[in-house]
Amino acid sequence: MNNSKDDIQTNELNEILKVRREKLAKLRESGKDPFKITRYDPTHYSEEIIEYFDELEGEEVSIAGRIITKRVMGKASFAHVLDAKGQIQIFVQINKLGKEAYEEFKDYDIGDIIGVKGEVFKTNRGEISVRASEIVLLSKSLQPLPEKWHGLKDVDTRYRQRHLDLIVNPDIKRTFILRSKIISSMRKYLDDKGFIEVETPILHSVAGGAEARPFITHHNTLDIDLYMRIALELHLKRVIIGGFDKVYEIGRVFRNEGMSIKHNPEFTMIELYQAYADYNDIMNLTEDMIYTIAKDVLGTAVINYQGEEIDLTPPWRRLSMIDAVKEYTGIDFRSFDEDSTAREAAKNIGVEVEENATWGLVLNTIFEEKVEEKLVQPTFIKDYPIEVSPLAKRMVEDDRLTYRFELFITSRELANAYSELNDPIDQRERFLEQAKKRAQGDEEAHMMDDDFVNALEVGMPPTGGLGIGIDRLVMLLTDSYSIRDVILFPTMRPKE
RNA sequence: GACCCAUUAGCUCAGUCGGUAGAGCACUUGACUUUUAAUCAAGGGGUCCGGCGUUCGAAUCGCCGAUGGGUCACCA
Repeated sequence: MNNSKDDIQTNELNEILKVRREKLAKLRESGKDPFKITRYDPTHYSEEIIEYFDELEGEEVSIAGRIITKRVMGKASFAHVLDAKGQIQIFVQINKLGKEAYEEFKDYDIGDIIGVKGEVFKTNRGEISVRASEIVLLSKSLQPLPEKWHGLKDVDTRYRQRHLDLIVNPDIKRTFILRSKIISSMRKYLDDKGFIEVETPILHSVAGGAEARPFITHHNTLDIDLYMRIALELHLKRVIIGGFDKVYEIGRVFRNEGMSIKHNPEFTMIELYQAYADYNDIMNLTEDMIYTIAKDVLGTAVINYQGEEIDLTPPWRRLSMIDAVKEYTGIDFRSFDEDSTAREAAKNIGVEVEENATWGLVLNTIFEEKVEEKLVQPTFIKDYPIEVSPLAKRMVEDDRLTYRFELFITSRELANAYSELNDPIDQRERFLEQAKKRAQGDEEAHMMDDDFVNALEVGMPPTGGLGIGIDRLVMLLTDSYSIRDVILFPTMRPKE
């Protein structure tokens, strides 16, 4: 139909693209349009043929995959075919395949998808191969693949055209296979413990559950702006109020903030809530779950992250924020309770804080600047100041602090959890406090959420909650340097 | 958002002091029936990221911009 248009385009293409389009046109003319084929029946994956060679030697098999190398030597040829599980060599001979089919094969390109039927054997050089008796072209590749030897290195192309990355860089594929296994192992762990997986809205009229700037979108029929969720928290607690006592959700959240090797604007979190449990129970669950996943997926709890050995075997160190600051800076926040004294202490060790920073804010700032980077092995830091924890329950022992912990591994925050604040009057006051900060220009301060406070008034049992950044967990367990290496299609600015 | 670095053939990369653009792989043609980054012979292929400027002359020097990466800031 669009012949004239195709011709114009063809003229502008470079030689490689032109040649492949001409080959496709030739195939179509001779009634062998590969794009008309709808299915193929492979009997084996490459991996199985290699693993079970002893049983399969001499047997006829069929495989399907992409041609990734090709060596034509007159009347015989070798090629490697890449399928989902690996690659295997095929041996193609003119007298086995017939002259016509052999000539067609010689025209196939690296990148084409073929189905190959043939007998399993080992070459003189000892490589397990399939001797082709029949080859079907299942799809024509119109673009050249990146080079086989050096692969695809350009990170821009790797992220924008991840399909190419997956084809030519096998290690990347492994990361995404592990990612899938990690998430399914997590689901299994929680399901076995009686948790129910639920789904809550992504479009929120109030973006709550975290301190972050949201993305804003618009619903046409309702004619209202909506926020993309920044956390799962508030709806999940409403599910707990509704009477489910163990729930979790694994899902995408969106934060309109900076990007880095640790941050992508959309990322995946798991949050779970367990009624009648406190943050100590959640610590136990967290270390047991991550340990179990590591053993399940990697077969070991001692892992290597960027050259550093990390031991995930429980129990993990548990340290209050006050004790952590004392250990790494010598400052004992228990010995004073004046805001001014705290600010003075910060100044003495070169940590800058706001003029009116409170005792708790100073404690948190010193922790972030002086302690976090030291927490390489798994460490729970607990008892966070109330100012930075608007949804956590106040400690009975010290009302400046909350029953909250964060998990640090390789100096990175991996999880955040607390005994959930279930006092609706306190919650409303804290939201009002946050609203005040918001009015003063703090775009990350929490919004007032009347629906949530109203639900709390109905009565929420004492509950422990946990959030884990799945991408960061995957980074840790796959030894990935950047979050972009564990997200198939990281957010990129469009080209041009 | 600030600073630093990168961008040359489809891919991976050279390119000296500013003097008409190079290699390997990939591609095309030919030879070759057990290759292993197959080999041999011949050939084609460029918006040197874009624009402006300096210069007799710019891939190379300067300025502006684009995209990416890194560091910092903010956050998980």
